[in-house]
Amino acid sequence: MLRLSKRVEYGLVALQFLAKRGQATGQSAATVREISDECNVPYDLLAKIMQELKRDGLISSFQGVRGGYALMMAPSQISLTRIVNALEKETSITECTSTSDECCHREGVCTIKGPMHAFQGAMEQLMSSMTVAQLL
Amino acid sequence: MLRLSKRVEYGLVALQFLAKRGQATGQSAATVREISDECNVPYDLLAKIMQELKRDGLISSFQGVRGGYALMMAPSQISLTRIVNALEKETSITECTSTSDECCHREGVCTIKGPMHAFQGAMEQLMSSMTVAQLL
DNA sequence: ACGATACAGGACTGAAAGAGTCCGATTTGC
DNA sequence: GCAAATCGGACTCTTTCAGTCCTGTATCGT
Repeated sequence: MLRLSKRVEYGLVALQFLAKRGQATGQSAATVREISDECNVPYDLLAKIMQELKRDGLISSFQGVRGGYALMMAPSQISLTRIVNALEKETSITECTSTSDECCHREGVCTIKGPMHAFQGAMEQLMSSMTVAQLL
Repeated sequence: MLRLSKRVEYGLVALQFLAKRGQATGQSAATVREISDECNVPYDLLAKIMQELKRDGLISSFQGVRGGYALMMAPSQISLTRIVNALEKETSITECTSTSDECCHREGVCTIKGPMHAFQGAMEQLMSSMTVAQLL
């Protein structure tokens, strides 16, 4: 459907929330519960997303009471490409442009592979130009 | 998954096929069977796709024996946006940017709607710049 | 020490979309 | 009339996605 997954959408909302808090207080830390409540996003799902963002190094976590998550970098440094890569396994626009798969089933006959690679590059460039800073 | 559907992929392949034939012979007409066989694309599915492309005015059809499909415009005039619009119901990158839906469930609280609209516009511009002519 | 709070992470369900198939109807050239 | 082709509905199967549930682990405050 050519749509961003809810995971990415919620990830954007959460990162925006952290960035806003950082703007206001200098400290961007917040708990999943806070973000979930204020942004109206399902708690359990968001918890998973935050874990993945942490694994990718976009945010850091603090365990225990008074714990939470905080940004690891400036909002202007967090691109949409980065978020998508953190939250989605497959990021290629077609099977043909995937690095893991063996192109499409039209192997050797795939006549759109080249142009699709070019398009994929343009898409990635576009997504790289969009950052969390633009959500503030 | 942010991936073009197979429908769009096959549509591109088919339009490319017609365009190539037009380049070679001056006449771009071809049957579904021809395209299906030569491009290694499932016949029944492609048949549906061609019907939709016709409904959208991208190609014309000729019924009966010696029938088939032919391009209705120059390959350089057929953009990816046009193809996607013809073959997919929903084209918005998020729920928030959809015209039909009532934004997302975070109504009134959706903090990313504005920026997402801007991004959607950039995406559409990118897709408009890619045409069938670039597949030749 | 203990309990409340918060992250860590696996397993599971239900709904929706996608890809592909099958079947029948209609049109038309030879 | 027959064969080849577009039309078009209905259907199945698989995969992905969103969301939930449950258990474990860390840590702060009292």
